[in-house]
Amino acid sequence: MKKRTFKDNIYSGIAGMTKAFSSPNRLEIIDLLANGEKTVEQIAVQTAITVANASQHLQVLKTSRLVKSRREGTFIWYSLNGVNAFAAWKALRDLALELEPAVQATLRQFRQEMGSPGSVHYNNHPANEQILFLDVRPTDEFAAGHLPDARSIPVGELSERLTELPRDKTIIAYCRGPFCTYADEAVQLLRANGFQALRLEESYLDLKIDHN
Amino acid sequence: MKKRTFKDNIYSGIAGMTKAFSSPNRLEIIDLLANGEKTVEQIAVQTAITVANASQHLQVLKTSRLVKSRREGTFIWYSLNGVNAFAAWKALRDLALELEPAVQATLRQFRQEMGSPGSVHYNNHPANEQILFLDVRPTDEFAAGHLPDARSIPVGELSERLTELPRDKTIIAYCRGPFCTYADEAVQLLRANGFQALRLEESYLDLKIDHN
DNA sequence: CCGTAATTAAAGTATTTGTTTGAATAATTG
DNA sequence: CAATTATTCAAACAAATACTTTAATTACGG
Repeated sequence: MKKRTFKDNIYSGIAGMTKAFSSPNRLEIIDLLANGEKTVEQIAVQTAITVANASQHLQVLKTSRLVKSRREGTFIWYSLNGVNAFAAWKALRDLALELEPAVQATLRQFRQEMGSPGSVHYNNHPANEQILFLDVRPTDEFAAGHLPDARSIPVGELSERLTELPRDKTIIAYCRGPFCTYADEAVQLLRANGFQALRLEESYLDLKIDHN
Repeated sequence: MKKRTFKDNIYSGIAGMTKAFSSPNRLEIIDLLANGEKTVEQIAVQTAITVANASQHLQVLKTSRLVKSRREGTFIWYSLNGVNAFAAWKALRDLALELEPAVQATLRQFRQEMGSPGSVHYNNHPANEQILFLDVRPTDEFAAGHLPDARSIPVGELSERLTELPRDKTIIAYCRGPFCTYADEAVQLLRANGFQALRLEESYLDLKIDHN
């Protein structure tokens, strides 16, 4: 094999895999699946596309091996194929957050419109008994992995379950990642009800991959 | 801003940046620039494309902020724009090496045809005085950063400079990364001349990014 | 003003991409 | 086995891009 052929083959192969990452809908699906397996319809609902379209995108992701699937009855459950797939998504995400002004601006503006709740990074949160980590993702995602000592209340149930939460602690809510709005909604609701609440910048997955 | 608008904007923004990564030629340019700044003509020669074509790809990379440039006289020197750009490339590269059989097979086959020199990972190299790390990249890339205690002999000069190398040590050659052939060529040459020689799997950049 | 380095506009060619529609498949249930 | 549910798939459509080359142009230095 010639040196040039070798390089052409290698870089073409990687570029082929990279193409699976370069569609907005597919990125949203990857971001979603990182938090736990989902059926096609769940994916379609969450990303606001049709089931058929979601299925098409999932075939692309499956062909490039970024996701895998298993059948259970009439359902097919999709999930990310390994931690490296999440690592690549995270690298691209963080790169865009660093270098792409449009992405930065959109995030800043949205947070501001949500009332700019204020946020903490995990690495410098006050490590005492005055705080409570609240996981506001669906319970199955919590079950698939969560922060140590976090409590689980899905954002949809939060308004009816406020009595479960302590009023003498600062509640630090987290969800799927920087583009998930659940934590913002939770903090907004908690503050409206007199709680001390903040958003955690990192998701469980971000922390897991950093501190491996 | 509606939740859906927010997500659409965010994922579109990231996908836009990701598209810069999804061309074989651009990936090769990124891989090259990671090791140090280069002029347009150097890039064109190394990647075996025309200067005009290289320039076109560089504009794409510059627009998406993956590379930056500075002028020096009539030359324009391009380089990667920050360590996160390299981190994203590395993540995509490692993902393909893990999941894409075509990439794995091409690499395996090429190494085999080069005489399958044998290789070591940095993390389990014998840490004693019986080894010598040899950086076979161009001197300017060595100057931009290299392994501690590594010696620099560009692969093109190696055959004339064999007398500089000790015969009582195992020589561990490294270059730009897994798809760079310089180290393979160096090991081949060294072995043909009776030296003990191995290829280091990691590049300087891989080790630099891992260990902090 | 000439030479070198690089960019750019334009043109051409080819390919691809995302989505929808409607039919088909696959497993479960009654 | 028929009906139901979840999903896939083939086909088609409509845009949109992507890559490369050519030739003219800009930018700088001497």
